[in-house]
Amino acid sequence: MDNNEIEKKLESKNVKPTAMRTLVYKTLTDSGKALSLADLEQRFEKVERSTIFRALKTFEDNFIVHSVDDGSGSVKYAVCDEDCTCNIHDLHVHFYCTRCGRTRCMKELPIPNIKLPEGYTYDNAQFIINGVCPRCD
Amino acid sequence: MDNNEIEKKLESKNVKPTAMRTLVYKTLTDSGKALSLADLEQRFEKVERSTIFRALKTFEDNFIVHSVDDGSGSVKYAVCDEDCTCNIHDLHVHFYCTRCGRTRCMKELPIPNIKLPEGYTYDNAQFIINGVCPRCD
DNA sequence: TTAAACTTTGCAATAGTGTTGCACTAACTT
DNA sequence: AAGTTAGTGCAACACTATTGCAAAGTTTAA
Ligand SMILES: [Mn+2]
Ligand SMILES: [Mn+2]
Ligand SMILES: [Zn+2]
Ligand SMILES: [Zn+2]
Repeated sequence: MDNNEIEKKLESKNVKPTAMRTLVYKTLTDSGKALSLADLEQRFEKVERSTIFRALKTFEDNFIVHSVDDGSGSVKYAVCDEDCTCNIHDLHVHFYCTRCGRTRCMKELPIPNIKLPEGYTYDNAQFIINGVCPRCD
Repeated sequence: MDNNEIEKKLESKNVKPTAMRTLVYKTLTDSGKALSLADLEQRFEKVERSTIFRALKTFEDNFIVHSVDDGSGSVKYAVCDEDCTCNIHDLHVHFYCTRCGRTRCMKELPIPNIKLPEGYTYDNAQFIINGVCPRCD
């Protein structure tokens, strides 16, 4: 994805496309998997952890990325679909490969609708499947 | 649950029922919800974090408790059912209340069976629902 | 065009969780 | 009773996440 497209994208979500943000977004979208703060930090030596952290938070607040707690000990971030508002209808299963540590959005697998007992409300959900991915098998 | 029962329980799972372990187990089972290491630590001032930690690991290794990563930042632990071997058939949904922070096993809601794309294996899963519990509503 | 106002970034510090090595003590074995 | 094994407490450490503050950059409005 080229920088121009990315800038448009961020602007369309009311986020000013600074150099850092563009870089973070580009890295996330190009990687094709979910990345942690530490993953991102490694990929560009020079940039401060806190800057990346704040870029991610800004993205998350504006439905540009969503976070996944895959149980690996660090939260990962993945780009949202175009029209995502991070609500129940946008939720999907995430797959965590216990061999390579890759976490992938399974956008083709929406989180199944569960009927909760009386009295519980349902705001959000995480459904993480652990196993071995095709690459590692 | 009285200490005698707990000791029987632990022995039946090949874990020597020390004073600390019995205490940890009792606290977990009496609380009726999932507790974190920090939660447990608080409940008994005197006992070392690492001792509780190791008790929990031992329990987990022996299918006495299972852990839940509810996204709150600390892993929680809950007692397993009698015949649990912590495999796919024992997996159930967990509910995390965003108001009170309580995490509850929903043993009545098994994790739905998902058909993964070709090439993925399925070893384990976590399905966490976030919302508001009846107490807090 | 320049000064004021606001936003973003870098740095340093901090809190919290999880984890381990090591020495001491308790329990079990012979 | 002496030797061996298992459990506990303490201290240290690694790592993630998060924040205050000051410097740098950008935008706005005189
Ligand atoms: Mn995703
Ligand atoms: Mn449970
Ligand atoms: Zn893999
Ligand atoms: Zn609640």
